[in-house]
Amino acid sequence: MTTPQLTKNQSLVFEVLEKAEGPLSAYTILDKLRDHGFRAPLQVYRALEKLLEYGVVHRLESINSFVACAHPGDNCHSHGIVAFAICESCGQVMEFHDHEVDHRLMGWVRGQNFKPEKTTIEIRGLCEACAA
Amino acid sequence: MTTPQLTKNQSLVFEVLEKAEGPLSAYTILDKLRDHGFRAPLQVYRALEKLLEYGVVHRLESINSFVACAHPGDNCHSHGIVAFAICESCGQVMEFHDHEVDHRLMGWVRGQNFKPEKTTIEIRGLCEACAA
DNA sequence: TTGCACACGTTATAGCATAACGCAATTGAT
DNA sequence: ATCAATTGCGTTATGCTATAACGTGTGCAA
Ligand SMILES: [Zn+2]
Ligand SMILES: [Zn+2]
Ligand SMILES: [Zn+2]
Ligand SMILES: [Zn+2]
Repeated sequence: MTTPQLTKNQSLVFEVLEKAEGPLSAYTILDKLRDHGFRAPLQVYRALEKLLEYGVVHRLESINSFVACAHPGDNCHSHGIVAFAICESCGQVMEFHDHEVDHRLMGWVRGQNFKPEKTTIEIRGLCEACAA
Repeated sequence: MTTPQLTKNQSLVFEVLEKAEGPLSAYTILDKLRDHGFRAPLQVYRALEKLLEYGVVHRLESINSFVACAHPGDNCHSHGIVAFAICESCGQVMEFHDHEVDHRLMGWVRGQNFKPEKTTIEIRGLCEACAA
């Protein structure tokens, strides 16, 4: 999937996520964009929907939040499954790919004739700084 | 973690999950237990909290639902990371463990000096029956 | 011109989860 | 036996997350 020109709202939401230190909830994004005319959650969710589709933003299911892709330029969709390490103390997120993990998981589901669409891997814990 | 005697509410919630075909949301559980005196979400959430702690129930982060552990007798906590394949059509859930996946993920985070606490692996897609 | 696709704005509603209070039963010292 | 601490429970209220439903405007192709 190639990323088309972003609309105004999509650009605003994406910029907020890019500048953020860590993942943000949709409502936090909304608050940060009220000065730019955002008034309702749907404005955020509709932009996020497209940004997710384009692969430039990821959704963190375990914390109901969104984060800009850590691999600008690349398209994460082409890297297989994306995994995240999420610090529960400071909120920092590390994003990585592991083809061996992909291979094992996809091998298992294929053995069950299960047809995978979307895979979530999220590791919550403490980052190096916060664990010290 | 050994599983202590369940309280009344914990037993009721667990029985509902055991009998269910697939994962249930907390509010669905609540509705199924209204005839047994349940009136408020907290009664469900408090029971779930313990059942999750005991490892007899799992939470599916990507669909905000809960499911009874598929390995009664075993304690899933001792099996390392648990992975789920969730059918988006019929709701059926398959639970499995893969030590190689655990090993790769834990290896990666240790390389970052990240201290993992809880890991989520959820594959959404279509089960064999629904994909046909 | 007409029809369609798409982004957008607004209001309302649905769905998920926890805070805060108080009460009762249990347990385990003292 | 008494006291304190813990745990479970019930209730009300609130907060957070997400979508439904309706209407508007714009650009473009048939
Ligand atoms: Zn990415
Ligand atoms: Zn941290
Ligand atoms: Zn299990
Ligand atoms: Zn199915």
